[in-house]
Amino acid sequence: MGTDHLVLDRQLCFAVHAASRAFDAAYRQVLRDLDLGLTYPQYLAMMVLWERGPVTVKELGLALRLDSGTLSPLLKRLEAAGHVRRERSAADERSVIVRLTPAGAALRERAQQVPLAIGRATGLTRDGAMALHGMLGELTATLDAYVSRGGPAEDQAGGTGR
Amino acid sequence: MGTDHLVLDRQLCFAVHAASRAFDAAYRQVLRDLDLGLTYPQYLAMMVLWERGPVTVKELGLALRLDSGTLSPLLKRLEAAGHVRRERSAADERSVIVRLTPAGAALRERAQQVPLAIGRATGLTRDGAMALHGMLGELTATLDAYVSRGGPAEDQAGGTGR
DNA sequence: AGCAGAATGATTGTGCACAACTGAATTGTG
DNA sequence: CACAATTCAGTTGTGCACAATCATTCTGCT
Repeated sequence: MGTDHLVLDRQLCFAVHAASRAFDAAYRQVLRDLDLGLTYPQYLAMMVLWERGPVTVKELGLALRLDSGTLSPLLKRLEAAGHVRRERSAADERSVIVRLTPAGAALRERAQQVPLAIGRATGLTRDGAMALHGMLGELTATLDAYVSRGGPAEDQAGGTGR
Repeated sequence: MGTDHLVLDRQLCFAVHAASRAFDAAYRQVLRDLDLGLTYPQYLAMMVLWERGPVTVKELGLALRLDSGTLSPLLKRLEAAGHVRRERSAADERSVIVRLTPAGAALRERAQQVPLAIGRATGLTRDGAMALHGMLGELTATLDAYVSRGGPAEDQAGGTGR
């Protein structure tokens, strides 16, 4: 029966949604306890900066899968908090380069404790985390393909999609 | 080195975050194609109403793990769209009962196609979906426990937590 | 050189989500 | 019965996320 599918579906979409919000809440808690003054998405952005050094907004958006409408205000808040500076690239005036301030770079040390705390909060083993990560990565890629295709696969139409 | 943990962690938290947004995008796409006039969270709320019938805001919040600050405006939009009605309970004037309008109930039929489309978009088998659902459910429960405890487990302190 | 088109980031508008607080109604306790 | 504590929904403020649109800058083409 179709009803059966409907219930299973609710459970699956809902499980991802709920897990994401539970993760957000856990990060909020940990970030608050460590008093880093960062929200979860801000922490993600800072992590890219810690790992890669200065990046453009475009690169940051690609890394985090976020567009400028989300990143612009987020980066302004990080700048207002003194964690980053933003400046137009001299080479290409369209680009804005985001770089850590000394204060922002210094934050990295305290942030080292975040992964450990989160690891405990998840209760997952390293293998469990990797298995879950793998499944989620595949799922995300498949869903992204569906969306960028604009709908179901229609057999093998052209190949170009879009 | 700790750096190793940091990278793994980024991948895990990020994978959940990205999967959730990819799921959202897929639902947006499907709901738009079917022209249901619902957002993804609104669809979740409607699904509870289709399955359970009239519920209070409180019950809806428990089912969806959302608080009144999220549900109140969401339900107002559903009411403005003609999908639900809201009325104070006669038995307990504090409670608001949410019930489907005939139009909202009628929407269920077209919504039957949503799970099928999403099922195709995920590319998961029934077993794969169930396995993922199981892992996410456990993860969510563990994270929730961590947050409601207010921090790490501190060995076995009292038992009351909080 | 000059112009059409693309790339980049910002802005605006809508909606979701949570924290903190408010106000009304109910329940518990003395 | 009276009063404190609790429950429930709503409101306000902050922040994330995406769609659509815009201005500026760069690039390709003639």
